[in-house]
Amino acid sequence: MRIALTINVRMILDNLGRRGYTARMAPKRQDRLAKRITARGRRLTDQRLVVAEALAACREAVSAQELHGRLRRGHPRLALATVYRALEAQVESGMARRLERSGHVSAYVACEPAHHHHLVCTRCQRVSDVDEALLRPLLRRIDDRHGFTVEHERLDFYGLCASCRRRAGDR
Amino acid sequence: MRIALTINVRMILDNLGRRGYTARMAPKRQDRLAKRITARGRRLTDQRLVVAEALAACREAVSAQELHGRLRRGHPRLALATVYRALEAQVESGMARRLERSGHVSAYVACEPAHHHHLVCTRCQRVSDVDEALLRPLLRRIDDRHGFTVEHERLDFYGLCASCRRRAGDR
DNA sequence: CTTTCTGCAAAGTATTTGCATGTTT
DNA sequence: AAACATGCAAATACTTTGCAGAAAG
Repeated sequence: MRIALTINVRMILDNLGRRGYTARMAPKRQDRLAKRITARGRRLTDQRLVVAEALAACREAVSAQELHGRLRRGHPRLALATVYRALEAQVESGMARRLERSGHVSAYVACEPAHHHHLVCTRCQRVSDVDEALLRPLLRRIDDRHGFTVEHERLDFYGLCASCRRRAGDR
Repeated sequence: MRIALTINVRMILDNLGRRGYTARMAPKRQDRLAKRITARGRRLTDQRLVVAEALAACREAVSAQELHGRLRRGHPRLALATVYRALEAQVESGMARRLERSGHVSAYVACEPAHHHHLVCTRCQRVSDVDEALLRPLLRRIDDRHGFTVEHERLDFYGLCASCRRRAGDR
């Protein structure tokens, strides 16, 4: 960032906006993103915000390469390596999750803080979150049945989302 | 296979044993593996059997590279590409599953035919299967709550297995 | 005999890293 | 000013493929 010597997050964000650095997101949401980026002592940079915004804007999972491809148009100097690093940082701070994909490529999806499990529509490719409350009973049953204490889990469900199902004549 | 012109699975398997091609597995189990390998019209080869045995023998997830590393000692001519192809074939016939791993490497674990979800111990790295019956209620709740019809899912639970938990002083 | 598989080597991709330089705190 | 992040290019994986010869059905 060249112009501002920065005073606070809001100022930075305003600057990004003025300089054409993606600022399509509602300011409030942008603030929230920025806070989450900086949460673990990480620094707020143009690049990280842009990547985080772009990922959050995606309804489906994307790979680092795809994201870079989409962003390079608006941000020709954004390096692929930076996208990788930014996504990895997001995963570490719980803002995103990594999914496996067919061709051995990993893909990322943005997470809501408490939502870490996904419903992936095999028709429209859209990803939505599973209501976490539904899982609690399962975790308890796993403990009862297997004596296994779940610390974290990775759940991805693939199938027909509500709207595709409707469109498909309710199956 | 050079010696036998092949008459039946059992003969082939015996040959493998005689020629030093890994045959540590109980014959019955080997038969079962062989049947699953050939299930979809695929052919039974030394390599596929060796890879399948090795994977089945692993209590934890391994990558294609690791497996190749372990096997090359006993089978110096086994090509890495063959291991990849063999594992992929196993995944396709439902004998194995692919898991994601930290370093963007995919790892594989052997599956029991009907068990496709895993409990991965974060301490001893051992993998066991989740009792599928526990999942049914969850799938129903997902449909109720989200209108999403699950076709298939990928569930990996990470945490403390029963024996590590015991050893760790019952948590 | 036909079809499928293997090994090898050669691509192709994907991902990570070193380092000089630029930015955020 | 100190700590950290970026870009670039180079180095590393990791995975897939083409092809000729070998093996299975």
